[in-house]
Amino acid sequence: MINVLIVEDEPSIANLIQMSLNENYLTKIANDGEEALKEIKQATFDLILLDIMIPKINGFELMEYLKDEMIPVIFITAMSDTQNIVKGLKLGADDYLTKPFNISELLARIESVLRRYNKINNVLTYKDIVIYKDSHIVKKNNKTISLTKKEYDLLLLLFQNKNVALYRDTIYERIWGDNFMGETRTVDLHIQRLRKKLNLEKEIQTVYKIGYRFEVENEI
Amino acid sequence: MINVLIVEDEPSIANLIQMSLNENYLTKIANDGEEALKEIKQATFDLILLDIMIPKINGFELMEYLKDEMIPVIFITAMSDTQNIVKGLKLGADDYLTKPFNISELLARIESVLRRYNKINNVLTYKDIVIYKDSHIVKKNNKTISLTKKEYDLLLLLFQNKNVALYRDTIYERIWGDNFMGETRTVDLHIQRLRKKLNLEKEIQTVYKIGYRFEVENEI
DNA sequence: AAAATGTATCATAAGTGTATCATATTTAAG
DNA sequence: CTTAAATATGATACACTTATGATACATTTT
Repeated sequence: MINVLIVEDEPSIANLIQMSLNENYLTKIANDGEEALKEIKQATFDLILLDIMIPKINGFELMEYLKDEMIPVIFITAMSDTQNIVKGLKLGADDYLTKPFNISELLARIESVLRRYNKINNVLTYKDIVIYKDSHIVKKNNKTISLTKKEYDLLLLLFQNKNVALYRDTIYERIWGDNFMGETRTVDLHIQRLRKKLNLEKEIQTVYKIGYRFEVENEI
Repeated sequence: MINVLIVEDEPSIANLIQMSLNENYLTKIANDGEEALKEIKQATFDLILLDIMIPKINGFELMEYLKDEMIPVIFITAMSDTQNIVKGLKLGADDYLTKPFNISELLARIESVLRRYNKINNVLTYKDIVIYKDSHIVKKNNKTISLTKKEYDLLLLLFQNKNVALYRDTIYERIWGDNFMGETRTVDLHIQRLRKKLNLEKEIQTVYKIGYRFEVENEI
């Protein structure tokens, strides 16, 4: 899931933003700069929505810190405050919003920034299995499962093609790069290993004489 | 954390300043010029608050020394002493305060100078390891660890990409600049050296056939 | 000369694929 | 409609290959 930290001292605005984001993101609110700093040190956020005018540590100071953390920032400032906009962007913010803003604009900006940072679809999920793409980590029931590179690639391919019957040739080509697979049983073997490691005996179905399909309920 | 050295012979003023700064900075008091010199040689300070009129080695003499150390200085002098103000600024001080001054003014000046020097949060941390970016110093358990340039760069890259699996190629490109790494084992070797020097055997994980990942708990 | 960096070598570990046999599915003959 | 042959896939073991760690040493830089 994508984590968004909302740094905003005005509760009504903070809540409004939070409600708007809750459907698609995990959110956390920080009421001032100090709280924000604490949150950032504790957890990793994928994006920070930062009001500039906040108590204790102001938004700009916070951004100085965030530069090193490599966390994308969208900052929020008053409409006419051109100076602050320039300053914010120079400090490394990725985008900005001027108050008052509407929700759809906010959502659009967020999507755009996340896409720029490759954060979208960084995480793939099925039931209790989670793939963290940039970490190359797979967890099942919150426990890391050690997969080899080929296994990982294969799992990713399956997750990205839910309910699609994949030909052995296709799989081989996509993962082994080679565009022709002779009589090897390599693909089968790796499928077996995956099924075993992740308890996907039911989900990874064999399509006789064709290949395999990662079958997922309620998703066709 | 940001280290501030307070050089002031009058205990009441020194303590007042210290108390005002304690919330946001790490502070140390030196009662005269000699003590100050000793402190500066022992530890790295991000800023020095320097009273001009101090015993043993006076403030101006100290500043001559500090010029080479590249440590920002705010000096403190009597209200009307225009001559000294000019002299101090010429000697390379970054700002000055005239006695008596109020605390909020002091804080503002400090912030401003630190910002000018990019000192605000040029510090990256993981557990007991601290990277001071602009001084290129790494400390573990408050003891300076001597790292070579490549090692330092590599550590920084890892710290800036927590939990991300970094391809050897990427690492090589980002640190050696070359955009193609042949069959060298350079990256591996430096990783090993880092692991050893900083006891990061667990944290710096090898991602088989990919590269390495700096894995940090509670953060995915 | 000393420090930093990179290459070479060997040892070990991890990943991958082949071979083999067992079981399941399809096909086609009776 | 049965059933045997043909073929496909699952399971297991193991051999082979490749990647990485460790160490020593050569080269380059300071």
